[in-house]
Amino acid sequence: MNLLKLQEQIRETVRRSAVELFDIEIEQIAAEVPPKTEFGDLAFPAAFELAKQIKQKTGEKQNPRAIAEKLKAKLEDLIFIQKIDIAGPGYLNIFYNRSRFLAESSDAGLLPNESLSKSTTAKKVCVEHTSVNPNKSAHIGHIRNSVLGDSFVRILKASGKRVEIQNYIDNTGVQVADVVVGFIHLLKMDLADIEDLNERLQADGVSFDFYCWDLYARIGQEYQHNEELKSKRAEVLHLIEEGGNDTAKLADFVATTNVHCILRTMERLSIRYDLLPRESEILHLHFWQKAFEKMKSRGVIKFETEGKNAGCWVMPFESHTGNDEHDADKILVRSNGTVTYTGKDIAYQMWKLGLLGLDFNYKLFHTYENGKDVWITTANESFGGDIPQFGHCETVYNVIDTRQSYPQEVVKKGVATIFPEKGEDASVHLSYEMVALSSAAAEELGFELSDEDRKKPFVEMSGRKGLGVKADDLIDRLEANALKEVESRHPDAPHSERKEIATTIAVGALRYFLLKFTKNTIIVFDFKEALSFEGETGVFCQYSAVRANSIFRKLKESDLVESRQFIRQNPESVAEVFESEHGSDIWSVAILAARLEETVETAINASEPAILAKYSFNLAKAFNLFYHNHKIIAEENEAKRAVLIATADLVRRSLTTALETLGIKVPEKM
RNA sequence: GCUCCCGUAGCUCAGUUGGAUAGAGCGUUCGCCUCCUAAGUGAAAGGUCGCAAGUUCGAAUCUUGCCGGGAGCACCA
Repeated sequence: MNLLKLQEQIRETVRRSAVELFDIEIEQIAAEVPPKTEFGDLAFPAAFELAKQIKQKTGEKQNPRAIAEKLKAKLEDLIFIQKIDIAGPGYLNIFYNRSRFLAESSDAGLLPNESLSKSTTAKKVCVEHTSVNPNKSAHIGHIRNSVLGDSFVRILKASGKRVEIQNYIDNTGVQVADVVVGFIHLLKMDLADIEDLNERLQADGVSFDFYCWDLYARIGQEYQHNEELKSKRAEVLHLIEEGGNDTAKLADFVATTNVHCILRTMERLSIRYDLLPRESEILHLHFWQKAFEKMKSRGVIKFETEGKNAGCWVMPFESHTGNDEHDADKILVRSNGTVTYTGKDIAYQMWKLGLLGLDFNYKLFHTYENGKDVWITTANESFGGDIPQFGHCETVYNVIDTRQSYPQEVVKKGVATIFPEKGEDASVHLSYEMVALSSAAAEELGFELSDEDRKKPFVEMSGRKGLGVKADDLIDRLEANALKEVESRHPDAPHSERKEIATTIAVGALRYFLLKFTKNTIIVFDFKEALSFEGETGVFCQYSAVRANSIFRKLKESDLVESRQFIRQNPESVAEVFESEHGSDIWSVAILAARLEETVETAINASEPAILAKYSFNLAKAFNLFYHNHKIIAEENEAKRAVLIATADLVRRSLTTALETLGIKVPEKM
């Protein structure tokens, strides 16, 4: 019996009782976690709802407390309920049977559905995240996307969903073209020169994507006064899109090398992908033409013969009202016959949902250190052994920042218009706010701010300006800080171990930092805050888990087994412990640890990983208090010791799993 | 002009479907290591939940208006 099942059972009893006692059917029985342990473990405000409905139905005014009394009588027989209080104006506060609960949960799995995610036949959901333009290194804003997406994937898997992770590579877009213009026309380099450059950079320990970062910023500057250079951009872009020429080959090398760099950065943060679909294949395998045919045959797209959109194919949108300046219709094919990004995106979205009737070819791109393969699309024949089946997902989550809400809505509505049978629910835009820089952070990066900039609450990052905190730089700084701390604490540990601990801490700090904010909060990046290892941080959570684990390292292995056995066999003694002076404090930690599964569900329903991050922090905090107040190993009372051990074990398992679900590992020691 | 988001303690933020005395972290002040890791922990101070009206037994949460801040509304991606 886990908490979710127990809750459902109690809910069902309340629902049935409402029908039996008052002949009223309540569709949604609200249950809440009371704000304090004294108020019990589960609270129902159902009596308020019933009082309202009774009044509506019969005109008779009933006191919510009296209604609660009647419901209480019906619930008291349930075996897991110890007692029921009626509190305040009519709350039904349920107290679980603590000793029975502890006995059952002490060796139960915390996420019973997780194993379902490994099924190879179940329906699949797709999460697309990262999708950094492969023309420069990733910055902290990109990392927010990836960490959010990766954590959401982990949360989905924790609840038993089979998930495919895609990272879209826009290898034929203007951003890549800009860097290519830089290489060819500014630096006068050809492919062989760039390959040499890459080798030299590697020898010097400089990453290719860092080099491109600077080049991209330089191009941005050059464009402002060099019209001739700017005119090369369209030419280069055209050659890249067309393919099969030297410029396209050069661009492919630049993009692919950057993809490798970005994947390496992401792997530092335990972020990995299943598939890298590329824009070049969407073009060369004619995905758009196929989607275009479907749109035409289903009559959801029209050719404009007059007005300012004359010569364009547009998709009409009723939801957006047009005005003089802005049109309600979305152009998918330009008057020169080329397709817009949104058009390509609709075709790609159709493919993800298995609606296009065309497929990519695939080849193995890279095998991660943990043995996992990541595949990439190709226009040539597939190769590389057993190719998994990609796409054909029942739901697609696109992790994209909120600035792209409008094009995302077009994609979602577009696909739903073409395939009404699939509907809008199949496409979910997981939208989040941007990461901006505090003016202090921008200045720390060496950027001069105008007075106007300084007045603003934050400075927006810009790859084009080279203004941003590069992910690798930040991870490096976090690692260095962590390493210094680890070295002073564990001077005797081998260097490799200290290094590994520092890495784990740095990743935990960064991931938690990005996850503790809810999605629609703009993160104004500040170095001091991001580099902190104290207070509400990933490090705090890791530290609690480490301390919990260290208790079990010092206990005999048999202690845990014996404690569990004692708890099963002596419910009365256990109940006594919970009724003693600190009993409720111990209980509140144990019950919190048991709420992992329901927290995961809440996080999915709200598409909000921050809920799980907050939960981890609160659990860690509760454990610290517990740890501070109770000496576990030294406890002399057998029953109390067993309860303390079982509780500490429940917490460390729950906390470790919660953190793992956020992509945060717990080091051996720290 | 239209659409969306935000406004909660000095600062940065939580507050899940409307519920019990609005919570954290940082910062400030004063405490706690003979004891399982002090990256910890206790206490204090700090709030007209932007303003106003409405709905409700009940509003930080829902509705409307106003004020302030941000983003978007391309034949860019």
